[in-house]
Amino acid sequence: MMYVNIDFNSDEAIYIQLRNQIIYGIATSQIQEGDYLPSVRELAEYIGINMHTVNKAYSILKQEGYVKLDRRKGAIIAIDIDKMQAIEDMKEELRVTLAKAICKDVSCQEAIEVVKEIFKEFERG
Amino acid sequence: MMYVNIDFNSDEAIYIQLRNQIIYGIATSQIQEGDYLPSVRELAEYIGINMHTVNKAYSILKQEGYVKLDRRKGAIIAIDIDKMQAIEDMKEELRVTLAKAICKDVSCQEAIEVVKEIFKEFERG
DNA sequence: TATCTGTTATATAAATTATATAACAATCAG
DNA sequence: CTGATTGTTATATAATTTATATAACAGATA
Repeated sequence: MMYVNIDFNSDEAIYIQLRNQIIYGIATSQIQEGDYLPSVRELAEYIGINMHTVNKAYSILKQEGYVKLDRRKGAIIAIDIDKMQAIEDMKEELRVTLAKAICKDVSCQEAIEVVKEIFKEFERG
Repeated sequence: MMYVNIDFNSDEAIYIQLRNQIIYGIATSQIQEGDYLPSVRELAEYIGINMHTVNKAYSILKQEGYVKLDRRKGAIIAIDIDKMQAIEDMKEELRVTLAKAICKDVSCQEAIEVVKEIFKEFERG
C-alpha cells in the first residue's frame, strides 16, 4: 500500500491532499503505470475518511488523465500523456508561483536551481 | 489605475484572483514600492464587488508581505523581502506543479525553459 | 450465487466565500 | 474645529464547497 498522510488541520481540502499524494507517488515511481490503487472503500477506511472523499480524488485523477476507473477492477494508474497540454498547464501555475518569487527578489537562476533540486528529489523518491 | 480583470465564472475565489493580479502588477513593475492601491471601497465599486472581498485580498497581501495598510492613506506597496522564506514557499508550490509535469513526461530542461520564458514575460509586462 | 467494484442519488452538517449594513477611531483637508 | 475618507471591526445572511452518512444499482468475477 502506498504511503498516504492526510493533515486534517490543513487548509487544503482532503481530496486535494489525497490527489496530490497519489501524483507524488507516480512522480517518484512508488506506483507505476498499470498498478492498482486501493478501492475507494478500502482506502477511505484505511485513512479514516468518507468513501466519497476518496471517490472525488479518484474522479479528478481520472479527469486529469492519471488513472482509469473500471468496475470490479478499481482504479488503475494509466497516464494520458498530452505533453503540450501538460506544459501549458504547468506554465499557468508557474506564472502565479514565479510572480510571487519575483516580487521577493528571487532571480531566474535561483528559481532554476530549485527546479533542479526538485527533479533530483523525484528521481529518488 | 492598475488593470484588473475578474472572472466571475472562475472556480478561483474573487479575493484570490484579485490578490494574484496585484502580485502580477508588482512583478511586472506596473506598480512599484511606495505606490498606493485604491481604497477598498473605491476598488470594490470599480470592480463591482463587495468592500470586504477587496479588504480580504488586501489583508492577505499584508500578511504575505506585499503591502502595508495605513488609516487614511490606504494600502501602499511595501515588499517585505525574506528571500529564504520566499524560496522555501516557492519550493513547496513547485513540488506539486512539477510532480504533475513529471507524470506527464515533462523533462527538467523543458521545465527550465518555461521558467525562463515566464521570467522574460515579467521583465517586460 | 454471492461478493466486490465504481457509480449514482439523497440528505445533512460544517466551513468557506461573498454580500449587505453599520459603526468606530485615526487621519487630514478646508 | 468640521467633515469626509481611511482601514478596521462587528453582525447577519445567502450561496457554494467540503465532508460525511446511507442506500441502492449494474457490471464483473471467483
